[in-house]
Amino acid sequence: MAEQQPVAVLVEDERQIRRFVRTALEAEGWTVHETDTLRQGLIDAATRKPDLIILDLGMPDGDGMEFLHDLRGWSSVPVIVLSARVGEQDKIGALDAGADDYLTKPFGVGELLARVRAASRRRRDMGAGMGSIFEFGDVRVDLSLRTVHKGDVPIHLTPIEYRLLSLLIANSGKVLIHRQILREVWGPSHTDDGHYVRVYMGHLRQKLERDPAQPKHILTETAVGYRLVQTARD
Amino acid sequence: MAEQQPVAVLVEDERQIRRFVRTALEAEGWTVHETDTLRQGLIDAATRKPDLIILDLGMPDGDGMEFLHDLRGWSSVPVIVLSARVGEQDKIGALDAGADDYLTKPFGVGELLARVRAASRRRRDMGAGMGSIFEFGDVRVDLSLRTVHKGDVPIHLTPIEYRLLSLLIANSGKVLIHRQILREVWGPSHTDDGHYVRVYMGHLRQKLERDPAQPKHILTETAVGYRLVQTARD
DNA sequence: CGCCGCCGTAAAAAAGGTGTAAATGCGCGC
DNA sequence: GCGCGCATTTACACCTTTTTTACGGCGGCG
Repeated sequence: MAEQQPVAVLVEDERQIRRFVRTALEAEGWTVHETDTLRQGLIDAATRKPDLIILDLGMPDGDGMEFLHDLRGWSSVPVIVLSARVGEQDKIGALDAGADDYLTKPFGVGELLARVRAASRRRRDMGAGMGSIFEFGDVRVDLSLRTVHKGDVPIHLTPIEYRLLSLLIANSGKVLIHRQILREVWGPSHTDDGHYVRVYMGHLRQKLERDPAQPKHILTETAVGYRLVQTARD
Repeated sequence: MAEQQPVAVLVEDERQIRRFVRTALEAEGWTVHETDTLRQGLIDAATRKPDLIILDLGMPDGDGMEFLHDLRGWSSVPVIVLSARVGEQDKIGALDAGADDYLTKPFGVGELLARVRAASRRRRDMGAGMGSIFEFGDVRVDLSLRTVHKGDVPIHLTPIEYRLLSLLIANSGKVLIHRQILREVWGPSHTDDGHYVRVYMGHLRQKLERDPAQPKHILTETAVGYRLVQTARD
């Protein structure tokens, strides 16, 4: 699943600062749209559906405060204000006009990015994407939730059973040698206790195979090891 | 909806600054709870249901950064950090630990209040109608009001019980390892006191499960940890 | 066939993790 | 100071998981 790149609109007239901010944001995975006029900034804010706006208050073509007031009429996107003015009244004005944060120039990249992260952290609330899911037969394994379903009944696996299954999945299709399995699941000190593997493979088949006596996915390679195959082929 | 007086928790050890901030906030209609230790601050954050936390990073009884990390495990209340440290690394650290804003001393009342207004405006924007309600079985948890109902009888949870429940909700469906639970709820120093978890899981089950002896939602994964599942499934 | 290595299943014993209640101690409000 | 709620700690019965043991089947090979 592709992670969507977040979008920022950068309203700033000084070319140097534009470059500076753009580079920093892009390094953190943002897509940046630059503008050097407030007028165009409002248009971008409306059309680009940004996740963040960075606004220089001291634009030559108008009043940044008015921009904020305008914007807040129809959008609640986070806005971080940059400004050369250090006066308290300027900060109060901008924040009350709807800015989320106020940075005075000069500022460091690190702080800017930290404030950007703080602002966008608040924004993204849910949307916790699904983790990686592995399937074979009618069995579904969600590796991030650590759940196993057969059809739609949840299957409970003990820690060792689950580790063994994870190992099989990680090497899906490939043969796993007895010794390798023992080392990965039980640790390097038990590489000779060959019984364990047979017992636990039995458990997994019992719980996951349609007919545990005729396994279609958890196959044994006699005298070699075991193999998990995703597509039943019989 | 009746306009309620908003509540702030102020964690600050210097008496002078406490007075200063309290006066300013009260003039704007806030109810302020003061604390001069981080420990008590966390308790207040859990019990007072504040709309805002103002935190001095330089508290004598511990690490403010740890406070933030702790808090963020179970609460998304806005936090404004006050600090005498002007270094960029300090700001970055605090913001990334979950702070919403960072003010360096000395600061003006006006700016503080403007940043307070900005922070709580954001909260209103998002909190309105947002799904801060989590349900499982016949239990409803309102994370913004910090209330829990079973059916329609209100359930009282102690601070630790609530934090534990919040943690489960934040990781709904996923397994929480014992260590992780202990670190998030009791702090990094108690990662070995495994009893706590069992006792408090018991409390939650007692209060929330239909049959505490046969839990359907607060499940234990033996030798691994615990898991909250929303959809009861035998 | 009879032996033997390898495998699958079942069920015991051993180890270790869990649920619950109840005692203890601490801080806070009255 | 007293009572109360909460966090902490302890103790013990119970349950799950792991390990161990036992037994029977399958197939190759002399």
